[in-house]
Amino acid sequence: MAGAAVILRAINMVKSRTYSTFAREAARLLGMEIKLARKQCKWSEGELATRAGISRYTLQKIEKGDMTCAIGLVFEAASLVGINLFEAETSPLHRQMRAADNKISLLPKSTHNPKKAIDDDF
Amino acid sequence: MAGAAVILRAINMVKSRTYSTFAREAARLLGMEIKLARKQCKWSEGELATRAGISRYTLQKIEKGDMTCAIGLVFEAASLVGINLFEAETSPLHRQMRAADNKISLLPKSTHNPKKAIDDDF
DNA sequence: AAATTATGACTGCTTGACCAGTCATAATCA
DNA sequence: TGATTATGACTGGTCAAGCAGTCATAATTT
Repeated sequence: MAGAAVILRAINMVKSRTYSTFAREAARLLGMEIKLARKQCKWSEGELATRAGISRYTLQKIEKGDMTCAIGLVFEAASLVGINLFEAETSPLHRQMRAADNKISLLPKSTHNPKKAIDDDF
Repeated sequence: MAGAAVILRAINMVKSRTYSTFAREAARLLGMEIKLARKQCKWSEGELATRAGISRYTLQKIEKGDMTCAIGLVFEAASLVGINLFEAETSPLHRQMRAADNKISLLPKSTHNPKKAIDDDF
């Protein structure tokens, strides 16, 4: 029943998940970037959607920065239009990863062991 | 019926979505980074999950790099442990965004205009 | 001008994501 | 040592993500 959902939403009776502005901004930025890169590829929404194996509807949500989209679909679309998120050496995430890798052996294996040094796996 | 799904999956009768290795790697890296940053915060899975307003089960999927997780939940968890994805000035995505914002008005509104000059930035 | 294409917005249906909860095991603390 | 805590893995139920499809409008092409 979509009708009930519409009514409930209209009178704010549904618990809508809250997100930090940071997370929301990140998704929005990523969506905008995908849309822009797609246009530079001179692909229509339908074309990129087909290549990504998703529906046009879902791609529209992705480009809008909708928080409910599956991360796999978002990253797949981003990858198809040539956006490199984390693979570049200059990517902050990658840098953090490498830096963290060096430090991880110094961290306690569990969260409530302040002193013992254990090499974490991964 | 989980049983039928198990059988179907066992004989490869279900269409499982395919992802590019790039997209998969990106999700896996992000998950690892979240897990690592969480440990640095000395938070248990349950603690971060509660803060993010998600279940422990979902957080486990996120940290594994599961492609089906909602991007909003992933970004929220990342934000809580202090991972800055795109906000940093040094982030490639952010740089591209700003450059793109300036030129978006110069781009053809639709994709099927072959001759109009498109400044390839980036 | 008309014809084609792209985009935005929506709708019902099906499938699976997410949740709450459990259990076993491992790790850490007292 | 035993008690506590963290993690990994799973399960049934619920509800919404994603899909296919439609329509109107805008943009582009001819």
